[in-house]
Amino acid sequence: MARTKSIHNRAELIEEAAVELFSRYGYERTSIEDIAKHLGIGKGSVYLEFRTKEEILMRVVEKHALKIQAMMDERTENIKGSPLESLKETFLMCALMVYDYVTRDFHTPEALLYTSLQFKPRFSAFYVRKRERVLKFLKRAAEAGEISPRKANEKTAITFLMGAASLFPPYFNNYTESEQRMTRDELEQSAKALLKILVDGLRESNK
Amino acid sequence: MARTKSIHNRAELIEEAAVELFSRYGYERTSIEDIAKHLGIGKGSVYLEFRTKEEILMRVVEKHALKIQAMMDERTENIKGSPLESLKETFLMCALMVYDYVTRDFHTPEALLYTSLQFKPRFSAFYVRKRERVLKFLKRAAEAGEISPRKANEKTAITFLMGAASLFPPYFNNYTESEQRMTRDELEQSAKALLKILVDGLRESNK
DNA sequence: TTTTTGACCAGATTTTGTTTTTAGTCAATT
DNA sequence: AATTGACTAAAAACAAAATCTGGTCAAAAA
Repeated sequence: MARTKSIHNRAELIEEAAVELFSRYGYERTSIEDIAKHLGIGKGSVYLEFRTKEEILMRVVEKHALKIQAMMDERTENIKGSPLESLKETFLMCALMVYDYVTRDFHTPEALLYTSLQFKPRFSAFYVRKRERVLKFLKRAAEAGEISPRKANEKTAITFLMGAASLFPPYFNNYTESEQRMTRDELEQSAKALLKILVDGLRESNK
Repeated sequence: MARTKSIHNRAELIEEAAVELFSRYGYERTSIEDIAKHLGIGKGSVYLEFRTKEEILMRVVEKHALKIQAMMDERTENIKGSPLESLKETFLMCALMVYDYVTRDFHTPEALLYTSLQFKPRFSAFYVRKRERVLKFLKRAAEAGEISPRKANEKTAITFLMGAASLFPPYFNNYTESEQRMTRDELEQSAKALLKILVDGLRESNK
C-alpha cells in the first residue's frame, strides 16, 4: 500500500528548528543530526527537503532579508510627505531592526549576512535588492522635485549606502570613546545624525 | 676604560629595519633576531632601545599616523578658499594615501591600524587625533560662515567620520557588482561622490 | 510502491602529544 | 659602560590519532 507523506510542512519545521539552533549554538556547531533530533525525525528526511546544510542557512537568511525588504517596500509604496524624509526614517528603522536581530544573539544566522566575508558573495542579491529600494526612493524624490532627476541613479544609491554602512554590522565604532559595542541608544543617535547629513547632502547636491 | 656608544641612531635604524621586514614578511613572522641580524647587531641590543616587540610595532604605526596627520595639519593651517571644500579634498587625499600604504603590501604594519580588531584599542589615540583635525575644519567652516557655529562640535565630527568610514580599510564593497577588492580608481570615484554628499549635507544642515 | 530511516563512508575537524621557535633576560665579554 | 648571545619559559608549529559530520543509499516501514 502506498504510504502518504506524514508531515506536510516539514521544510518549514526544519527552517524553524534551524533558526532556533543556529541562533543558540551557531551555524558551524549545529549539525544536521541535531536539527533532525530536535524535530524527532530521521537525518535522511532533512535531505528530502534541502540539498545541503548551506541551503538551509541561505533559506533562513533569505527569510530575514525578506522581512526587512517587506518593511522597505511597504514604506516605499506609502510615502506621505517628503520621499527624502521617508528614506531617512526607513533607514533608521532598518538599522534598528538589524541591530535587534543581531544583538538578540550574536550567533543569529542573520548576523552572517553582515559580518561573514566567507558568505558575502552569496548574499549579493540581497544587497542589490536593497540598492534598488534606495533607487526607488531617489526616483520618488526626483518626481517630487526634491533632487535633480539626473541624481536619481544607481551610482547615487550606492554612494548613499556606502555613507550609511557604519550603521550596520560589523559595528566599527572607532571614533567614540566607548570601548565596548554600541548600545541601541547610541546607534539611534548616530543614525539620526548621519542620515540627516546624508539626506541633506542629497538635497543640496541638487543645486 | 669606559666604552662609548657605538651607534647613535640605533633606535631609528631598528625602526627602519622593522618597517622593511614587517612589510615583507608580516609582524608575526618577523622575529626580533631577524631584525638584529638584518642590522648586524646582537639581539640584546634591540632590547636596549625597545622594551618589547609590540613597542616597535607601535612606533612604526605611530610614524605612519604622524605622516598622515602632518598632511592634515598642513592643510588645516593653509586653508585658501572654503574650509568645507578643503575638508573634502583633504579626506580624498587621506583615503588615497592610506590605500596606497595598505595595498603596496598587505603585510604593511599600517594596515593593522585599520584592520586589526586586536590592536584597535591601542590605536584609539590616533582616531581621537583624526577627529580633532575634522573638528578644526568644522570650526574654520563656522568662522567662514559655511556652517552654523553650534554644528562645529565633536559630535558632528564623529558623524562625518562615520559617514566616511567606508573609504578606509577594511574595504567592504557590498553594493557594487565587482567581486574583488576596490581599485584605486574606484575608490577615488566613490570618495569624491561620498565626500560631496557629506560636505553638502554639513552645509545644508546649517539652515 | 512511496516515504522514511539510520548505518555507513570519506573528508574535515578536533584533540593530543611532541618538537620547534621565539620574546625577553642576564651573566659573561668586549 | 656598552654589547652580546646562550639560556628559559611560554607560545607556536607540527604530526598523529581520534572524533565528528555532511551527505548517500540500501533496507525498513507504511
